[in-house]
Amino acid sequence: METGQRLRRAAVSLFARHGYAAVSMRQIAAETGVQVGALYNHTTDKQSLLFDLLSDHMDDLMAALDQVVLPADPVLALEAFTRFHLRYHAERPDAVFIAYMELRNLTPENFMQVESQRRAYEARLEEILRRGKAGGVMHVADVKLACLAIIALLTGVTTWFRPAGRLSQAEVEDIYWDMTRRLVDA
Amino acid sequence: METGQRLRRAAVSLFARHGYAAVSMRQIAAETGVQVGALYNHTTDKQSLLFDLLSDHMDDLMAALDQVVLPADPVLALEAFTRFHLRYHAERPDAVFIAYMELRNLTPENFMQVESQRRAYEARLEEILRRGKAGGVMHVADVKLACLAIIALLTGVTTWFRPAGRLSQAEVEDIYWDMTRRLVDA
DNA sequence: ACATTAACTGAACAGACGTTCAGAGCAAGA
DNA sequence: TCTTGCTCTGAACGTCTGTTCAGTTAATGT
Repeated sequence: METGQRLRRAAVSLFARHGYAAVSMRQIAAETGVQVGALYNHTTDKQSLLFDLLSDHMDDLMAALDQVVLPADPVLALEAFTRFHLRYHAERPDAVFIAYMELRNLTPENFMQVESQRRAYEARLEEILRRGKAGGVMHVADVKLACLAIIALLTGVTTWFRPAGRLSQAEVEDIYWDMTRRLVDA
Repeated sequence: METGQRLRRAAVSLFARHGYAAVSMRQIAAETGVQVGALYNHTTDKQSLLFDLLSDHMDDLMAALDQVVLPADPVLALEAFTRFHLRYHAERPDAVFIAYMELRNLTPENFMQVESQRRAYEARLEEILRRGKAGGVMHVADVKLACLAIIALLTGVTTWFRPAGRLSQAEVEDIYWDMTRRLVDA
């Protein structure tokens, strides 16, 4: 595998486990199987390495969501969104973890960029909730709050879910969709 | 104010803003209004400073919950728990933030201790859900998952809530209790 | 008035940090 | 065969890290 890719993989894994600030470029180099200096052929510095990981993650997430056809019916659209979110996040727990934990280690400009990508993603969910409320098929006291609540609810899964655990991914998905549905049931 | 207390306050504030690993003892000293060496009159080292903050936070949280009289009726008990959780966490956003974010920076033994304190707290919620399910007054597909979902839902509030924001604390509390109730409505 | 104690300063320690760079190694193109 | 262009190593840079400690300061108890 090419060094640039190994570098990113190593960084994602180490950042997720110990945090951006706690991981040194030397550790990343060791995990990549290369000397420190060589890393700088593939990234300009540590900060932009983090930024690229987060920004690319948000791009990928958004692109993947765009591939999902959301039904016109708001409740069905919410189900599609919920299942997509759970599935996508379950497949890359490390990247997700970093994307939510390491925002504060970005420089202000980099933070603003990633933050706006995150808001664009949440806007998709908000739109579904808004339509569900307007159509009277959902009970949503406050669209913004419901959106944040659902995101927090769903994303929390990544902190404890293990494929070898008590419940399979499909079971978790079903139970979480059930809870999400109830949250906004008319 | 006594130095030991100023030290803890400074550490909580700085750890919440930048993360444990990103904050140096010199920064903490500056914020405390003292030279670096003086910190070591009040803590043995950086790691136990973090551990004490987290462990004491969990102790305080548990002690505060113990003061709340939880009604016998599971739904009323859930409401009491929900409102308590939201209120307690809204009052100390920094400490809460650290307690959830800096767990991975604890040594294994310290982590296990804090983790068990956290589980003890969650066990209170689980017990309420179990009783609600057994009594048929709640719909709970999986007690453990519902517990984790509710905790994630409620704790997520601290990441965005600002007293000067669009909604007052009481309004947020009401809306979140409404969503929590719906989540487990029979 | 003196002794004791605790808290603080300021400097020092060894090691780790992010980053740079001269030179080695090697593959591709002329 | 020689040159060009990457990618790598290995060492070095200045700075910052957590922690220690001799010595100053000030308050307390006798």
